[in-house]
Amino acid sequence: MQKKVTIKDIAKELGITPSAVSKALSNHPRISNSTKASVIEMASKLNYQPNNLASALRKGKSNIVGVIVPRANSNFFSNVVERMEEVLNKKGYDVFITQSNESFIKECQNIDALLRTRVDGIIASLSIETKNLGYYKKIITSKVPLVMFDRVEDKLDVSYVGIDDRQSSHLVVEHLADQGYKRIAHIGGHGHIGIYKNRINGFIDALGRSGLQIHKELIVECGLTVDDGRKAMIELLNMPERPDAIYAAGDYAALGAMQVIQEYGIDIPREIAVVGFSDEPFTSLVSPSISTVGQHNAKIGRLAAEAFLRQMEKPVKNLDLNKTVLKPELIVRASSDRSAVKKA
Amino acid sequence: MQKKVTIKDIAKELGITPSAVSKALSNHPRISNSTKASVIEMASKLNYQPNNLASALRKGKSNIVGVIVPRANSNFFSNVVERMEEVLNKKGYDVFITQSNESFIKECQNIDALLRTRVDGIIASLSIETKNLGYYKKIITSKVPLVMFDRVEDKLDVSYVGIDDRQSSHLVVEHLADQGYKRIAHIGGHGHIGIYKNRINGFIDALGRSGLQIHKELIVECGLTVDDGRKAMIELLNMPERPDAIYAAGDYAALGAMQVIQEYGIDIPREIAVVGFSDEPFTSLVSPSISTVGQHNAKIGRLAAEAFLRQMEKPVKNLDLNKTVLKPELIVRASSDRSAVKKA
DNA sequence: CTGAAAGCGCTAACAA
DNA sequence: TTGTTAGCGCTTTCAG
Repeated sequence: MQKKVTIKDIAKELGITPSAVSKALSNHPRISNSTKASVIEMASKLNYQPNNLASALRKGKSNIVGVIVPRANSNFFSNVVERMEEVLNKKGYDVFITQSNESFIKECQNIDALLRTRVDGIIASLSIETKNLGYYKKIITSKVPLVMFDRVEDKLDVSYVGIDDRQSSHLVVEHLADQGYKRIAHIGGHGHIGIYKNRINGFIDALGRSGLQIHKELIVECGLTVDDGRKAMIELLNMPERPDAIYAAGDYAALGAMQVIQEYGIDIPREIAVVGFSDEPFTSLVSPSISTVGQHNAKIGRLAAEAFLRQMEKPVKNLDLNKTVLKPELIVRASSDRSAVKKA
Repeated sequence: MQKKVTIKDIAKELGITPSAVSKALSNHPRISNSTKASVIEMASKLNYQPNNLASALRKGKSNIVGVIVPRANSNFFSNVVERMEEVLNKKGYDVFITQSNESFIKECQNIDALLRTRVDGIIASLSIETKNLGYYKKIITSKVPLVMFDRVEDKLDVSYVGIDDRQSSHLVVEHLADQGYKRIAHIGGHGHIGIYKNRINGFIDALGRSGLQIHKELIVECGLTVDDGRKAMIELLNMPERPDAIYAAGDYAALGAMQVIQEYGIDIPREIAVVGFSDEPFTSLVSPSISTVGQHNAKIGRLAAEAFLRQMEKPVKNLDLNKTVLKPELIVRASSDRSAVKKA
């Protein structure tokens, strides 16, 4: 750390007062261009770094937005955050990312850290483990603007940006039914997270709509890792009557399922189809390529950032906490495309 | 934001002074247990959130460590950061991540943001674009502890943690030579980044050691994305004499190369072997699984965090900026294992 | 064991 | 156009 240059130093050096320097640096209109110039010059000469802590403390505004993601290591979250940064940087905000690693405790720690640091807002997506929303209520109580994206709990009264998960399931099931699959299984996420519940419910709806039978035993909830997908798939294959299509609520789980199917010597997509969720890059790279649901990553990032900005501008009173729900996009690839097989 | 509870409020409520509250909260020894208890109780009752800005300003210490990664969306970086957090959280530091998205400008902005926020230290890995190290020099000038990991520039005089990249190349080439491959190509990263230069040089050494011929035209530098890998591979396959093994300095590039090879109907590993770098999860999941070089992700994270902590403890004078270089680990999988093929 | 007072670096009234 | 002053919330001597 050592001795830092402050506006005092540069004021002394120039024979003016700190406040003049402050104004010059923030380009205050009522300060002469000549002093502005000399201040700026001296600042860079002394290698001056403004102290955000002090200015944030004084102004009651840090210009930092905290983002909480379950795992930074995911294409979806990384894309979302990238776009948030783009939007927020333009408005003078710095973005600091924290990851919960899907751990409830870590998530709480992250929230506390961000709150302590007096970030101007928090944009978050729930960890898998999170059932207790006390910490999010704490954010709201602290009057810190909060925007959730992707994973959320219905009970939480906040701005939200995500995709229509029920409709995602509809798209997937319709597609599979069109291809002639009849016994569709769902490897889903834990139902206490809203998006996974919606995917499950949408799945059940959609089966009905498509005139397919609903077999509760073909719905497996898990953590959606590769390994979870494998385990679920083994379970499904060992049933008296095995499914002919798998709809997984995550691409990693879909991949795990696919591996197991291939290990059993079962042909994809002729005998069993596989559809994943999120459009992780590897889905187009593995063999066969995996059909999946796209989530408009960049758009979610932009909208979440804009939702935060809107809350900042609003007078402190009733802010409209609007939920934005985007249309999902089904990306059909080889793993569920029987028509391509027939041609071949 | 709104009115926040401060230690003043809780002091008033309890009929004591702010300083007593401050001491109670920081568990100062010379304060009675009874007041400590009542302070803590009142604090949680009023939903008190300590103001890090104020305390950091006063103490000259923010207890925040800033991490700069090229892309959060990478298994390697995500694992490294996870372990850093583990180590640093235990010591009372919060970790804030910023990503440069491989952009030089973004990286500079990140550094400024972290410096403004008066983080207690910065742990960083260079973006691909970064050639001008002025901003890192600025960190050093500001006396903020700096630790680099993985990607670094030799000229930078800082603590460093990474693996021995030359040796990685040795391991790979030896392995390929053992398997009888003779015409080995290298799809490398840009040579201005130290680690990629070392991999290239190590590759050239190793060819010599193994008594193989060095063909400069078989060394292609690129950005190491899937697409870069594809392009490089197409180039290599269109040469009059094509290589019989590919050593890529990144797993994504290796995957791209593998796709092209398969599209040309060439058998892996019988006709061409492929080896990647980083042990990204998909390498074990695609078919054939890809041999790769493991980098001890967690260990790098831990060591980098510890290097930072050491710098914090040191008296301000000459700190020993030690470079830690770990032994890489070759992970042999199907894509380069001819012996397995013979057995089959 | 607790209180009083000063100050971290900066900004924002209000004066001049 | 610039200077004066007070204070953001907290910690930290130094007194009591």
